[in-house]
Amino acid sequence: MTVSKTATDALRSSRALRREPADSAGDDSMLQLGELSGLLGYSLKRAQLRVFEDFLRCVAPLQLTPAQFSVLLLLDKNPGRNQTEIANTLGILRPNFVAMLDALESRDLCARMRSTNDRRSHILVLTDKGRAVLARAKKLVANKHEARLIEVLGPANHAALLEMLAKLAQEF
Amino acid sequence: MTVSKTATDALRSSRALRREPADSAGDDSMLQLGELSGLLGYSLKRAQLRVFEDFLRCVAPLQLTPAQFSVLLLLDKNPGRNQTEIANTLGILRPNFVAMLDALESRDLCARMRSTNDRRSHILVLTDKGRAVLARAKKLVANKHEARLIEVLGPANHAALLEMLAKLAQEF
DNA sequence: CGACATTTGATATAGTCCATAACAATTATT
DNA sequence: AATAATTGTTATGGACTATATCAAATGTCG
Repeated sequence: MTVSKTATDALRSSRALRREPADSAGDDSMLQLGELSGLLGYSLKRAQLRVFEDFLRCVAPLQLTPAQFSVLLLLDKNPGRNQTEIANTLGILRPNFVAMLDALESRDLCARMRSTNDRRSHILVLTDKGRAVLARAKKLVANKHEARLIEVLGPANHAALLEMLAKLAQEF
Repeated sequence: MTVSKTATDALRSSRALRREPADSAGDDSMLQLGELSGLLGYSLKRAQLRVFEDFLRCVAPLQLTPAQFSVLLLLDKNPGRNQTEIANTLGILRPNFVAMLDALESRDLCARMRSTNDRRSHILVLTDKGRAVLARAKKLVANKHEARLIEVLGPANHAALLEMLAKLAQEF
Protein backbone atom coordinates (compact mmCIF):
# COMPACT_ATOMS: atom_id res chain seq x y z
CA MET A 1 0.00 0.00 0.00
CA THR A 2 2.82 2.32 0.81
CA VAL A 3 4.40 1.13 -2.37
CA SER A 4 1.50 1.63 -4.69
CA LYS A 5 0.94 5.10 -3.33
CA THR A 6 4.46 6.21 -4.17
CA ALA A 7 4.14 6.82 -7.87
CA THR A 8 0.70 8.31 -7.50
CA ASP A 9 1.81 10.73 -4.85
CA ALA A 10 4.80 11.79 -6.86
CA LEU A 11 2.53 12.39 -9.81
CA ARG A 12 0.34 14.68 -7.81
CA SER A 13 3.44 16.54 -6.74
CA SER A 14 5.37 19.63 -7.76
CA ARG A 15 2.32 21.63 -8.57
CA ALA A 16 3.90 24.57 -6.83
CA LEU A 17 6.26 24.96 -9.77
CA ARG A 18 3.26 25.53 -11.98
CA ARG A 19 3.10 29.14 -10.83
CA GLU A 20 5.03 30.51 -13.74
CA PRO A 21 8.43 31.99 -12.85
CA ALA A 22 8.23 34.86 -15.31
CA ASP A 23 10.82 37.41 -16.28
CA SER A 24 11.27 40.25 -18.74
CA ALA A 25 7.93 42.02 -18.34
CA GLY A 26 7.96 44.60 -15.55
CA ASP A 27 4.40 43.73 -14.69
CA ASP A 28 2.77 44.14 -11.36
CA SER A 29 2.54 40.41 -10.73
CA MET A 30 5.56 39.31 -12.74
CA LEU A 31 8.71 39.22 -10.66
CA GLN A 32 12.14 39.72 -12.16
CA LEU A 33 14.21 36.58 -12.10
CA GLY A 34 17.32 38.54 -12.93
CA GLU A 35 20.58 36.60 -12.94
CA LEU A 36 18.63 33.60 -11.71
CA SER A 37 17.78 32.72 -15.31
CA GLY A 38 21.51 32.60 -16.05
CA LEU A 39 22.22 30.24 -13.18
CA LEU A 40 22.70 26.81 -14.67
CA GLY A 41 21.89 25.02 -11.43
CA TYR A 42 18.57 26.79 -11.13
CA SER A 43 17.51 25.91 -14.67
CA LEU A 44 18.82 22.38 -14.23
CA LYS A 45 16.73 21.76 -11.16
CA ARG A 46 13.53 23.20 -12.61
CA ALA A 47 13.99 21.28 -15.85
CA GLN A 48 14.70 18.08 -13.96
CA LEU A 49 11.52 18.43 -11.91
CA ARG A 50 9.45 18.97 -15.03
CA VAL A 51 11.00 16.03 -16.84
CA PHE A 52 10.47 13.70 -13.88
CA GLU A 53 6.89 14.92 -13.63
CA ASP A 54 6.31 14.02 -17.26
CA PHE A 55 8.03 10.67 -16.80
CA LEU A 56 5.65 9.82 -13.97
CA ARG A 57 2.66 10.84 -16.05
CA CYS A 58 3.73 8.75 -19.03
CA VAL A 59 4.54 5.64 -17.05
CA ALA A 60 1.70 6.07 -14.53
CA PRO A 61 -0.23 3.00 -15.79
CA LEU A 62 2.67 0.85 -14.60
CA GLN A 63 3.16 2.67 -11.28
CA LEU A 64 6.90 3.05 -11.73
CA THR A 65 9.04 5.90 -10.47
CA PRO A 66 12.14 6.96 -12.39
CA ALA A 67 14.31 5.31 -9.74
CA GLN A 68 12.39 2.03 -9.96
CA PHE A 69 12.55 2.08 -13.74
CA SER A 70 16.31 2.59 -13.61
CA VAL A 71 16.67 -0.39 -11.28
CA LEU A 72 14.68 -2.66 -13.59
CA LEU A 73 16.68 -1.46 -16.58
CA LEU A 74 19.94 -2.16 -14.80
CA LEU A 75 18.86 -5.61 -13.61
CA ASP A 76 17.92 -6.53 -17.16
CA LYS A 77 21.20 -5.36 -18.64
CA ASN A 78 23.34 -6.79 -15.82
CA PRO A 79 22.20 -10.23 -14.69
CA GLY A 80 23.88 -11.93 -11.77
CA ARG A 81 24.74 -8.79 -9.82
CA ASN A 82 24.14 -8.23 -6.13
CA GLN A 83 22.52 -5.37 -4.25
CA THR A 84 25.71 -3.45 -3.59
CA GLU A 85 26.72 -3.42 -7.24
CA ILE A 86 23.34 -2.27 -8.52
CA ALA A 87 22.92 0.34 -5.80
CA ASN A 88 26.40 1.74 -6.32
CA THR A 89 26.07 2.24 -10.05
CA LEU A 90 22.81 4.10 -9.49
CA GLY A 91 24.21 6.27 -6.72
CA ILE A 92 21.87 4.72 -4.17
CA LEU A 93 23.21 3.97 -0.71
CA ARG A 94 22.88 0.34 0.30
CA PRO A 95 20.69 0.98 3.33
CA ASN A 96 18.23 2.93 1.21
CA PHE A 97 18.27 0.32 -1.52
CA VAL A 98 16.81 -2.30 0.81
CA ALA A 99 13.37 -0.69 0.99
CA MET A 100 13.40 -0.07 -2.76
CA LEU A 101 14.03 -3.73 -3.43
CA ASP A 102 11.40 -4.74 -0.87
CA ALA A 103 8.88 -2.70 -2.84
CA LEU A 104 9.84 -4.18 -6.20
CA GLU A 105 10.01 -7.69 -4.79
CA SER A 106 6.61 -7.38 -3.08
CA ARG A 107 5.18 -6.57 -6.51
CA ASP A 108 6.91 -9.63 -7.93
CA LEU A 109 9.00 -7.56 -10.35
CA CYS A 110 12.31 -8.92 -9.13
CA ALA A 111 13.69 -11.40 -6.62
CA ARG A 112 16.69 -11.82 -4.35
CA MET A 113 18.51 -15.14 -4.65
CA ARG A 114 21.19 -16.18 -2.21
CA SER A 115 24.42 -16.64 -4.08
CA THR A 116 25.94 -20.11 -3.83
CA ASN A 117 29.47 -18.73 -4.11
CA ASP A 118 29.15 -15.97 -1.55
CA ARG A 119 26.33 -16.65 0.83
CA ARG A 120 26.39 -13.09 2.09
CA SER A 121 25.19 -11.51 -1.12
CA HIS A 122 21.88 -11.57 -2.92
CA ILE A 123 21.87 -12.05 -6.64
CA LEU A 124 19.16 -9.89 -8.12
CA VAL A 125 17.00 -11.24 -10.91
CA LEU A 126 14.07 -9.90 -12.87
CA THR A 127 10.97 -12.05 -12.67
CA ASP A 128 8.93 -12.79 -15.78
CA LYS A 129 6.46 -10.18 -14.65
CA GLY A 130 9.35 -7.80 -14.09
CA ARG A 131 10.56 -8.33 -17.64
CA ALA A 132 7.06 -7.80 -18.98
CA VAL A 133 6.54 -4.61 -17.00
CA LEU A 134 9.94 -3.34 -18.05
CA ALA A 135 9.15 -3.99 -21.69
CA ARG A 136 5.89 -2.06 -21.42
CA ALA A 137 7.60 0.72 -19.50
CA LYS A 138 10.29 1.04 -22.14
CA LYS A 139 7.65 1.53 -24.80
CA LEU A 140 5.79 4.15 -22.78
CA VAL A 141 9.01 6.00 -22.05
CA ALA A 142 10.18 5.92 -25.65
CA ASN A 143 6.86 6.68 -27.34
CA LYS A 144 5.39 9.17 -24.91
CA HIS A 145 8.08 10.61 -22.68
CA GLU A 146 11.23 10.81 -24.76
CA ALA A 147 9.19 11.41 -27.90
CA ARG A 148 7.75 14.53 -26.35
CA LEU A 149 11.17 15.71 -25.26
CA ILE A 150 12.56 15.25 -28.74
CA GLU A 151 9.57 17.03 -30.18
CA VAL A 152 10.03 20.04 -27.91
CA LEU A 153 13.79 20.28 -28.29
CA GLY A 154 14.34 18.95 -31.76
CA PRO A 155 16.34 15.77 -32.37
CA ALA A 156 19.70 17.47 -32.77
CA ASN A 157 19.28 19.59 -29.65
CA HIS A 158 18.07 16.60 -27.70
CA ALA A 159 21.23 14.71 -28.57
CA ALA A 160 23.43 17.70 -27.80
CA LEU A 161 21.68 18.15 -24.46
CA LEU A 162 22.25 14.53 -23.52
CA GLU A 163 25.91 14.81 -24.39
CA MET A 164 26.41 17.94 -22.32
CA LEU A 165 24.60 16.51 -19.32
CA ALA A 166 26.70 13.37 -19.52
CA LYS A 167 29.83 15.49 -19.59
CA LEU A 168 28.65 17.43 -16.55
CA ALA A 169 27.88 14.23 -14.68
CA GLN A 170 31.33 12.85 -15.47
CA GLU A 171 33.99 15.54 -15.74
CA PHE A 172 32.77 17.58 -12.86
CA MET B 1 22.90 26.42 14.64
CA THR B 2 20.59 24.34 12.56
CA VAL B 3 21.03 26.95 9.92
CA SER B 4 24.80 27.05 9.87
CA LYS B 5 24.93 23.30 9.65
CA THR B 6 22.77 23.16 6.55
CA ALA B 7 25.24 24.26 3.92
CA THR B 8 28.03 22.26 5.49
CA ASP B 9 26.02 19.11 5.60
CA ALA B 10 24.91 19.51 2.04
CA LEU B 11 28.53 19.96 1.03
CA ARG B 12 29.48 16.72 2.64
CA SER B 13 26.65 15.09 0.73
CA SER B 14 26.13 13.04 -2.39
CA ARG B 15 29.34 11.16 -2.06
CA ALA B 16 27.53 8.03 -3.13
CA LEU B 17 27.41 9.37 -6.65
CA ARG B 18 31.17 9.41 -6.70
CA ARG B 19 31.18 5.70 -7.47
CA GLU B 20 31.52 6.10 -11.20
CA PRO B 21 28.50 4.94 -13.19
CA ALA B 22 30.51 3.45 -16.03
CA ASP B 23 29.40 2.06 -19.34
CA SER B 24 30.88 0.75 -22.59
CA ALA B 25 33.58 -1.50 -21.15
CA GLY B 26 32.34 -5.00 -20.44
CA ASP B 27 34.53 -5.21 -17.38
CA ASP B 28 33.95 -7.34 -14.40
CA SER B 29 33.24 -4.38 -12.14
CA MET B 30 31.81 -2.05 -14.75
CA LEU B 31 28.07 -2.40 -15.10
CA GLN B 32 26.26 -1.60 -18.31
CA LEU B 33 24.09 1.46 -18.06
CA GLY B 34 22.37 0.57 -21.30
CA GLU B 35 19.47 2.79 -22.31
CA LEU B 36 19.87 4.58 -19.00
CA SER B 37 22.48 6.86 -20.56
CA GLY B 38 19.90 7.85 -23.16
CA LEU B 39 17.31 8.75 -20.56
CA LEU B 40 17.26 12.51 -20.33
CA GLY B 41 15.77 12.54 -16.83
CA TYR B 42 18.54 10.32 -15.52
CA SER B 43 21.30 12.51 -16.92
CA LEU B 44 19.47 15.62 -15.81
CA LYS B 45 19.28 14.48 -12.23
CA ARG B 46 22.89 13.37 -12.00
CA ALA B 47 24.10 16.58 -13.63
CA GLN B 48 21.95 18.67 -11.32
CA LEU B 49 23.37 16.96 -8.24
CA ARG B 50 26.92 17.55 -9.42
CA VAL B 51 26.26 21.20 -10.23
CA PHE B 52 24.62 21.85 -6.87
CA GLU B 53 27.54 20.12 -5.18
CA ASP B 54 29.95 22.45 -6.92
CA PHE B 55 27.80 25.46 -6.10
CA LEU B 56 27.95 24.59 -2.41
CA ARG B 57 31.70 24.17 -2.57
CA CYS B 58 32.23 27.49 -4.29
CA VAL B 59 29.95 29.47 -2.01
CA ALA B 60 30.85 27.55 1.17
CA PRO B 61 32.64 30.53 2.78
CA LEU B 62 29.31 32.33 2.88
CA GLN B 63 27.28 29.33 4.04
CA LEU B 64 24.60 29.75 1.41
CA THR B 65 22.59 26.99 -0.24
CA PRO B 66 21.37 27.38 -3.82
CA ALA B 67 17.85 27.99 -2.51
CA GLN B 68 19.00 30.67 -0.09
CA PHE B 69 21.05 32.34 -2.79
CA SER B 70 18.05 32.41 -5.09
CA VAL B 71 15.95 34.04 -2.37
CA LEU B 72 18.52 36.78 -1.78
CA LEU B 73 18.81 37.37 -5.51
CA LEU B 74 15.07 37.68 -5.86
CA LEU B 75 14.71 40.01 -2.88
CA ASP B 76 17.36 42.27 -4.34
CA LYS B 77 15.77 42.39 -7.78
CA ASN B 78 12.20 42.70 -6.45
CA PRO B 79 11.90 45.06 -3.49
CA GLY B 80 8.61 45.49 -1.71
CA ARG B 81 7.30 41.97 -2.28
CA ASN B 82 5.74 39.75 0.33
CA GLN B 83 6.41 36.15 1.26
CA THR B 84 3.78 34.62 -0.98
CA GLU B 85 5.07 36.40 -4.06
CA ILE B 86 8.70 35.47 -3.49
CA ALA B 87 7.88 31.88 -2.55
CA ASN B 88 5.62 31.39 -5.56
CA THR B 89 8.12 32.59 -8.14
CA LEU B 90 10.71 30.22 -6.69
CA GLY B 91 8.34 27.26 -6.59
CA ILE B 92 8.49 27.13 -2.81
CA LEU B 93 5.30 26.45 -0.90
CA ARG B 94 4.42 29.15 1.61
CA PRO B 95 4.52 26.88 4.66
CA ASN B 96 8.02 25.74 3.74
CA PHE B 97 9.16 29.27 3.04
CA VAL B 98 8.58 30.31 6.65
CA ALA B 99 11.49 28.30 8.04
CA MET B 100 13.72 29.43 5.17
CA LEU B 101 13.03 33.06 6.02
CA ASP B 102 13.52 32.40 9.71
CA ALA B 103 16.99 31.11 8.93
CA LEU B 104 17.92 34.08 6.75
CA GLU B 105 16.41 36.56 9.18
CA SER B 106 18.20 35.02 12.16
CA ARG B 107 21.46 35.63 10.29
CA ASP B 108 20.39 39.21 9.68
CA LEU B 109 20.43 38.78 5.91
CA CYS B 110 16.85 39.93 5.41
CA ALA B 111 13.92 41.19 7.45
CA ARG B 112 10.13 40.99 7.46
CA MET B 113 8.30 44.31 7.68
CA ARG B 114 4.57 44.51 8.24
CA SER B 115 2.97 46.24 5.30
CA THR B 116 1.04 49.40 6.12
CA ASN B 117 -1.41 48.83 3.28
CA ASP B 118 -2.18 45.20 3.98
CA ARG B 119 -1.42 44.34 7.54
CA ARG B 120 -1.60 40.63 6.78
CA SER B 121 1.48 40.53 4.59
CA HIS B 122 5.16 40.88 5.32
CA ILE B 123 7.24 43.01 2.99
CA LEU B 124 10.63 41.36 2.59
CA VAL B 125 13.75 43.49 2.53
CA LEU B 126 17.44 42.74 2.29
CA THR B 127 19.48 44.08 5.18
CA ASP B 128 22.80 45.82 4.56
CA LYS B 129 24.53 42.62 5.59
CA GLY B 130 22.28 40.72 3.24
CA ARG B 131 23.26 42.96 0.35
CA ALA B 132 26.92 42.58 1.24
CA VAL B 133 26.71 38.80 1.46
CA LEU B 134 24.78 38.66 -1.80
CA ALA B 135 27.42 40.75 -3.53
CA ARG B 136 30.18 38.44 -2.34
CA ALA B 137 28.13 35.38 -3.25
CA LYS B 138 27.55 36.70 -6.75
CA LYS B 139 31.29 37.05 -7.26
CA LEU B 140 32.01 33.56 -5.99
CA VAL B 141 29.31 32.07 -8.17
CA ALA B 142 30.43 33.94 -11.28
CA ASN B 143 34.19 33.53 -10.84
CA LYS B 144 34.35 30.03 -9.44
CA HIS B 145 31.13 28.15 -10.11
CA GLU B 146 29.85 29.39 -13.45
CA ALA B 147 33.38 29.95 -14.68
CA ARG B 148 34.12 26.27 -14.18
CA LEU B 149 30.94 25.26 -15.94
CA ILE B 150 31.77 27.43 -18.92
CA GLU B 151 35.27 26.04 -18.97
CA VAL B 152 34.06 22.45 -19.02
CA LEU B 153 31.30 22.98 -21.56
CA GLY B 154 32.65 25.78 -23.67
CA PRO B 155 30.91 29.16 -23.81
CA ALA B 156 28.70 28.36 -26.79
CA ASN B 157 27.56 25.03 -25.36
CA HIS B 158 26.95 26.61 -21.99
CA ALA B 159 24.63 29.16 -23.57
CA ALA B 160 22.89 26.51 -25.63
CA LEU B 161 22.43 24.35 -22.55
CA LEU B 162 20.86 27.21 -20.62
CA GLU B 163 18.49 27.91 -23.46
CA MET B 164 17.36 24.29 -23.72
CA LEU B 165 16.85 23.94 -19.99
CA ALA B 166 14.81 27.13 -19.93
CA LYS B 167 12.68 25.77 -22.75
CA LEU B 168 12.15 22.52 -20.85
CA ALA B 169 11.21 24.40 -17.68
CA GLN B 170 8.68 26.48 -19.61
CA GLU B 171 7.12 24.67 -22.54
CA PHE B 172 6.73 21.38 -20.83
C1' DC C 1 44.13 -23.64 12.25
C1' DG C 2 42.65 -19.31 14.66
C1' DA C 3 42.50 -14.19 15.50
C1' DC C 4 41.32 -10.28 13.09
C1' DA C 5 39.61 -7.43 9.47
C1' DT C 6 36.38 -6.83 5.57
C1' DT C 7 32.18 -7.34 3.03
C1' DT C 8 27.08 -7.88 2.50
C1' DG C 9 22.51 -7.11 3.59
C1' DA C 10 19.81 -5.13 7.03
C1' DT C 11 17.96 -2.07 10.88
C1' DA C 12 17.59 2.10 13.26
C1' DT C 13 17.81 6.79 13.12
C1' DA C 14 18.14 11.55 11.83
C1' DG C 15 17.96 15.41 8.62
C1' DT C 16 16.21 17.68 4.58
C1' DC C 17 12.77 18.53 1.32
C1' DC C 18 8.09 18.63 -0.24
C1' DA C 19 3.09 18.65 0.36
C1' DT C 20 -1.52 19.18 2.79
C1' DA C 21 -4.73 20.65 6.39
C1' DA C 22 -5.96 23.91 9.54
C1' DC C 23 -5.86 28.30 12.16
C1' DA C 24 -5.90 33.47 13.52
C1' DA C 25 -5.65 37.88 11.78
C1' DT C 26 -6.80 40.74 8.21
C1' DT C 27 -8.93 42.17 4.01
C1' DA C 28 -12.36 41.64 0.13
C1' DT C 29 -17.04 40.76 -1.43
C1' DT C 30 -21.86 40.94 -1.40
C1' DA D 1 -23.07 43.05 8.59
C1' DA D 2 -22.31 38.35 7.06
C1' DT D 3 -19.50 35.62 4.37
C1' DA D 4 -15.57 34.51 1.58
C1' DA D 5 -10.73 34.93 0.48
C1' DT D 6 -5.86 35.91 1.56
C1' DT D 7 -1.52 35.99 4.47
C1' DG D 8 1.60 34.11 7.48
C1' DT D 9 2.00 30.34 10.42
C1' DT D 10 1.93 25.73 12.81
C1' DA D 11 1.53 20.97 12.75
C1' DT D 12 2.13 16.94 10.43
C1' DG D 13 3.27 13.27 7.22
C1' DG D 14 5.72 11.23 3.35
C1' DA D 15 9.80 10.71 0.40
C1' DC D 16 14.65 10.90 -0.10
C1' DT D 17 19.22 10.95 1.75
C1' DA D 18 22.98 9.99 4.98
C1' DT D 19 25.40 7.69 9.00
C1' DA D 20 26.21 4.30 12.53
C1' DT D 21 25.76 -0.26 13.77
C1' DC D 22 24.85 -5.23 13.58
C1' DA D 23 25.00 -10.37 12.34
C1' DA D 24 26.39 -13.48 9.03
C1' DA D 25 29.68 -14.75 5.88
C1' DT D 26 34.09 -14.35 3.81
C1' DG D 27 38.99 -12.93 3.41
C1' DT D 28 43.70 -12.35 5.40
C1' DC D 29 47.65 -13.61 7.67
C1' DG D 30 50.48 -14.99 11.52
